[in-house]
Amino acid sequence: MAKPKSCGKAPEARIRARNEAKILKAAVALFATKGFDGTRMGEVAERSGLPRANVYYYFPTKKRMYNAAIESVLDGWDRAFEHIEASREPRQAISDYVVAKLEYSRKHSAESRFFANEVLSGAKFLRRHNRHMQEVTRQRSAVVEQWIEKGKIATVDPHHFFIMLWSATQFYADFAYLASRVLDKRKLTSKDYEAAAETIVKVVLDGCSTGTEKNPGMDDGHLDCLGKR
Amino acid sequence: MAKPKSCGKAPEARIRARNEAKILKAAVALFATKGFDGTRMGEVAERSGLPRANVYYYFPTKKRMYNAAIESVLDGWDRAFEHIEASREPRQAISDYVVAKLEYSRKHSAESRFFANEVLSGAKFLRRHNRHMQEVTRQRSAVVEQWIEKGKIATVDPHHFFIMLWSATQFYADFAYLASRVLDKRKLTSKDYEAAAETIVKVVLDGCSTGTEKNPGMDDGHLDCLGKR
DNA sequence: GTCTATAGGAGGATAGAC
DNA sequence: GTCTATCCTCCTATAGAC
Repeated sequence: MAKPKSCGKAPEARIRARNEAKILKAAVALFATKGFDGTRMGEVAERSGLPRANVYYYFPTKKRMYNAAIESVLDGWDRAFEHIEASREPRQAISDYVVAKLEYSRKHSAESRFFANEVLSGAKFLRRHNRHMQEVTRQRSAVVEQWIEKGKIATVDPHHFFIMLWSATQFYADFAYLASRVLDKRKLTSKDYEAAAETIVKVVLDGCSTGTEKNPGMDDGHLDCLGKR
Repeated sequence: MAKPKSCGKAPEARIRARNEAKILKAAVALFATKGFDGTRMGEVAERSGLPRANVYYYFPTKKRMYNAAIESVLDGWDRAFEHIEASREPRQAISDYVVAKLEYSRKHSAESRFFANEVLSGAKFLRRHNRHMQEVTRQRSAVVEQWIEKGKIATVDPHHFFIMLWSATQFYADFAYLASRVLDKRKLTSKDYEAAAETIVKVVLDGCSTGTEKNPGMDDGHLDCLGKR
């Protein structure tokens, strides 16, 4: 998001970087709601404020544009998983993960939905990153497995447990319309996201507790970082 | 699914019903992966085995076809919620719901993904059924509220709790590709769906238990109905 | 009800002036 | 780097014969 200021590069490079960013931002938003086939290059041009031919100058084909968009999103994606580390206490790590992912869903809703649409559409472009995806998810569920072995959380299937965390948080970005129907509001507020985090964390933590460490109210307070902006 | 056999209607009506069903089935599958704008009437025709002009005979415009597809899916959709009834014991009702919804995700993957794509794309067509959606979700979370009041389950936000159930089960249809990456399999088997149901039910039930009724192993056995086909 | 032919218009992509 | 003009394919939708 932070613009790359003049950093010793030639001025043309700055223009290029700025325009490419504009285009990719528009592209992500459109691909998110209309998918690859449904998105028109003309729409991308209009939304990014650049003439059509100029868009083609930076991205010669729609496929290249889509791939560039995928890669620009994948980076931020990985970061959302970083909270799951074996060295941390599971309760805190899981709770932080939920909060961070909900925050991502909210602030980067377009990226989230773009990713969802790509997977829903068969993940034809994402397949290129197969190895990468597998590595990331494998590492994280390995962490959950370690927690179970050490008796820090109850015995649950780490993969499906992980999927529960992922899907619950993802929901608020992908199915924002449904969420607003369920909550009977026109638009979700920070309060709603806090309540979501609280409920998910409570249910999941109690649901995987070993019974020896009932939490003494740590579910409150540390969720406040949500919605402070 | 069951073909409407000769039921006193004129033979033309039977042809119509059969062809419309063929078309809608193809349409749902295509709309699910490519969305409204991304789907071509020609593709629908090809996939349904009928000539293009014939498709236009039954559905004069793409919009009408899309609306018909939405409505054909909504019926089966409502049924998936029926397990949540106040009169039933929460543990059994919730567990049945998870199993039923996972089964639906598996057997009616295209319908599930079509619905998801429509919501992800902004729910422009679904908005027509706003009132209906609201009524269904309101009723179901009211049931959860009653359980809480009666002290049958712990105090959780019923809406977000409901969303957790919904999103976890929905994941296996919408993000089948991701699920197979996480589980490191090329295709999910009935075993995987059973494990998913078991994990979701365990985590959610323990996560919303009041502490006075730890379950005596009822999580096993009754999940067997999954994958028997 | 079924099918051929085609109008009419978008959309992806390119050539080449500035 | 920027922009105009344009090619050509493919798509929605319709007219009308069978």
